[in-house]
Amino acid sequence: MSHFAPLIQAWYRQNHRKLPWRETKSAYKIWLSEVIMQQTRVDQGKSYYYKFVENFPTVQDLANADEQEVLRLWQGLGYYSRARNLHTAAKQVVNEFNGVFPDNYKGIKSLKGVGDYTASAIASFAYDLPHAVLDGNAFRVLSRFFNDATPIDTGQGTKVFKAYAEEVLNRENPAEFNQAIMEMGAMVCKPKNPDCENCPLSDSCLSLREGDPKLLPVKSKKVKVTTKYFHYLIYPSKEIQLIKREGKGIWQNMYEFPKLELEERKLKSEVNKMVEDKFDVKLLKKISEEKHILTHQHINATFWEVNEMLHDEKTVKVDLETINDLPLPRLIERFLENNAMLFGSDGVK
DNA sequence: AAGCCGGGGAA
DNA sequence: TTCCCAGGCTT
Repeated sequence: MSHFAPLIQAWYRQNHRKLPWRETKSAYKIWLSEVIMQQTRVDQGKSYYYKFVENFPTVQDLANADEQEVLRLWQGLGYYSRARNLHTAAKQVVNEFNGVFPDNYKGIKSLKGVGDYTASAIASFAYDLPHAVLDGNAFRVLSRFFNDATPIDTGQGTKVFKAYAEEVLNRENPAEFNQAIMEMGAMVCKPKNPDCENCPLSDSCLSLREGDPKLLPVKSKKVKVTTKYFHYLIYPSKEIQLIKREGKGIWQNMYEFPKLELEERKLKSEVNKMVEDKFDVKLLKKISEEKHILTHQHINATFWEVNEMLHDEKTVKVDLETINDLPLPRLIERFLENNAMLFGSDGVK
């Protein structure tokens, strides 16, 4: 096992994908890429990396932007707290670090939205500091290599696997080592069908010898999924009424149609009664119904045409042009794509 | 420690 | 369907 690092690094030099953020030593750009890639596949995040580097060439540019502009660029990527925290962190760099991106682990990790993984990644990739990354890939590679069934989503798991990671880390070249363990996990030591025949560690992998790689890593928690029923209210007009989501839940600070949110499915007559009580408008007809599936929420969305504009003072009215400046959940973005005719001149369909 | 937060691709 | 992706914050 003392050959862990040289084996995966030799493999990495021969087999790695060419990715834009691997071509730079800019801590700022590496930070952007790492936050964008949190819980996100490379194919999904790559175009967002290009967009952010293009729109915000420097951390000052990002700090000076409006949060709404940042969220709009993030639209469709999900986990929007990452975008809000990214913006906060840029302002931290400007205000607390004199506009210079911090160059040590502690300073990096003090930035909003930067945890142990991201701080270790930036410290090693940008500054060649010896911090081992522990992401989903590293958890998988290490749990299999050491044949360790400690649940990774517990305090004990974090402790155990961080120790493994630090043990095998190549302190002479932490940057390449960290890239290598993650790339190996993504390309070879895959979740479902690990390609053990082509694995550089197959000779010394304990789970391959004594156990079953496919059974690792172990997770203890189960995802709890809740179902919700959203009833969106739409008055066809070239003035589109939207509301900014505030408070806690999902899509914070993003825009959607005014809506009634219910815990269970209701008949139209019941929905209509509640809508009349709350908004003082009537449901005319159902425009469409969509299922929006998220990791922890199944949203049943019904889009209703109503008989008049809502009187709610918290709504904003925008046309089809300016709506392009507002951050929208994918559910709303998709509805607008399919129903733009509702909001043409005079609301003519 | 447990709960919460998106969206999409792969098997 | 189920799993998981270059995780982190709040409670």
